Amino acid sequence: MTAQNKTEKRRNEIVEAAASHLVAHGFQHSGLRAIARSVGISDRMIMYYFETKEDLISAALERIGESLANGMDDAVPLSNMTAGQVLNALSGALQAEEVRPIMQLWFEIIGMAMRGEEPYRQTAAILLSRSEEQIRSKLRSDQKHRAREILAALEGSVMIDILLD
Amino acid sequence: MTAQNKTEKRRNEIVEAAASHLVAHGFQHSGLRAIARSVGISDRMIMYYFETKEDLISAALERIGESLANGMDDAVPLSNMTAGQVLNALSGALQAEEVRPIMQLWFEIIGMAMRGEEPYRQTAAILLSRSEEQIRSKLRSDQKHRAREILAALEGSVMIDILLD
DNA sequence: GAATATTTGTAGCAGTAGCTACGTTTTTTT
DNA sequence: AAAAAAACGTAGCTACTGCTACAAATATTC
Repeated sequence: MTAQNKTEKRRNEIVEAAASHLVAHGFQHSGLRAIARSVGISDRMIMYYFETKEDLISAALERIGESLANGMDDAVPLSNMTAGQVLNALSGALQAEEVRPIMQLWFEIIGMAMRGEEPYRQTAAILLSRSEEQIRSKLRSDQKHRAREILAALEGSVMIDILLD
Repeated sequence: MTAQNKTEKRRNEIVEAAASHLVAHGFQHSGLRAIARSVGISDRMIMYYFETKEDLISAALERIGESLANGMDDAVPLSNMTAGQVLNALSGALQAEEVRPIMQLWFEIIGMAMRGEEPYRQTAAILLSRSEEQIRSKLRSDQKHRAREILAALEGSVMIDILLD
């Protein structure tokens, strides 16, 4: 049981609600006031619990990243798979309807990471590295060198799937 | 020779300069005033030549899209190629250093297209479709069904290449 | 050259962003 | 119960956004 005082507990609730809001509405509509309304508090209170908006966003993105990593892990329950098997399993999982808003947010993050802006750049890099590693762990040993290639195909196909209906 | 009065000529110059600015600095730093400074006029003048900022951006994105399509076409001068050959040629071309700022902008566009925002959504869809068609035209007939797959691998690998150094 | 239309500069509007000053209520501690 | 600390609401600040009103300069037409 993690020791967690009332403030930290509240912080956690806010992060959770902010993450939901981000996934549901995207960055464009995630100003401080909009997030606060979604959380059920005032923007003033967000600044009370977090130093800056970026702190909150970073924390929220971490949550989302974790849940995404978990989802990918669940999608390929076995290891020793071929490249094709892993790619099929993952692209199926990431193109499921419930996951779509998360993937949309993911590509929004990527867009903002493109010019090196933090915390997006770091978030994107970490999540990509982690995904590559995860994929590698599912591949049978003679195919492990293809992890990067599979990740690329996966990202590209999910992206295109979203943009071309 | 296209008939082009003075106003249209000026409009063209502005679009060109705005496109350069966009590629060089990304959307984040492309407010009306910043673009105007880059073009060498005042923001007031942009609103004189274009109804809205969106009009200018759309026109600039069209230019960029064309030059990108041309670049892709040049990268694969032959047809009747295998999937691997096309993918190699294109990922080489799109990962060249001079092209990187364009690809960064491209993924910024994709990020903004993710929630259906115009004109980004349309721009992204058109460019993707055109690219797929272009790829298909380079493939030998027994591989043409793999155009989408190649495009996905291409987009993914360029994206990852930018984000993971 | 006078009259008219086109082009441009200055200044500023309304809206939104992240963030804060300040005062009040609520909780905790003694 | 008194004092201290934590939690919160209201209002507003500054900076920036796309955009515009107004007037002056410049070019064009008669």
